[in-house]
Amino acid sequence: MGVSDFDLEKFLPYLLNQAAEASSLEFQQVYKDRYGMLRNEWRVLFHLGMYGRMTASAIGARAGLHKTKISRAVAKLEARRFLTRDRDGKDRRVEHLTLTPSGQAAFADLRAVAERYDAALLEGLPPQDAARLKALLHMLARRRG
Amino acid sequence: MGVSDFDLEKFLPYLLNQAAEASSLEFQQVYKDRYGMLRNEWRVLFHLGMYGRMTASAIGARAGLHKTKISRAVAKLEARRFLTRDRDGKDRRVEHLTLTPSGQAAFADLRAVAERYDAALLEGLPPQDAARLKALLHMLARRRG
DNA sequence: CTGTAATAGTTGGTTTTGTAACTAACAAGC
DNA sequence: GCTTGTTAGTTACAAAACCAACTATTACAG
Repeated sequence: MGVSDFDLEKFLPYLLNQAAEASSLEFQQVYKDRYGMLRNEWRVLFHLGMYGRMTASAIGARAGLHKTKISRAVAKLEARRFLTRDRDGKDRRVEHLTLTPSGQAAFADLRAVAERYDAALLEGLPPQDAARLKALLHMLARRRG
Repeated sequence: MGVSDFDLEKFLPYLLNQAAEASSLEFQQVYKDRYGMLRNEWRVLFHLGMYGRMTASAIGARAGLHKTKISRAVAKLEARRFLTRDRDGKDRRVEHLTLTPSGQAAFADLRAVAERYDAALLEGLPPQDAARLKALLHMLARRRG
């Protein structure tokens, strides 16, 4: 074909950005309004709530977050008494992070909201399609290069 | 089920963000390195290249960008002589934006890259699946409330 | 040991973004 | 024609992101 029918709206990175932004908005409002959290704080909270005691680097590796983001998110969560740190005995550079009871409560609350929200986003979509969509997104997310 | 198998990696907004970030990275590098552009500048450039002479608000409405973002992107693109503005004769609040020849050249270059990049991202995926994916993302992007 | 490199995490300074207030121009009611 | 409201676009200030340099600790080579 001589003329391309390429359009920004068909460009995958653009579509992904638009979809990500739109679908994050509402949920973002919840953790922001209810707990004054930022996205990275919510992510750190989630990881600790989900997988228990972890180090900052472990969270970073799993979530694909840079260590400065983790560092600042942890500081905020600590100030809000949602987590505590303790130094590793063997390697004193490392600190282990654990949610406090109120951190766990916040996590439980937000996770429930997230779960319902996720279902609402996919409402009306056949379960197979939803699974396929998530698998494709997972593939795109893992891609490097 | 008593225990939920909910996981951050299955949470649609998270997945979308990860996929969007991963898939934007490489292309972002191109317009950044080659033309020193930011994402919003690329978007404005794209709209003008694709649809010709437009006003800032028209771009904002189509791209879902806030007017301050447009304003700043336009200022940058103008400074780089990628576009020119001219006031509307009838309504002197409005300004029409047009790409200069070098703006058009940058657009042509970047569009070609984007097109190839998009194809590479979807490589190996049956065309039907790719179309379905894009349609779903479009739906999620349009969703409000 | 000692010097060099690597890793965990923090901090500082610059960009970018977000939000809200602002100017300028038009529109409509009276 | 004035007042009030609306729209186009800009600007100012605060919040957040980004990147690079930093401290402290461990690892490892000679």
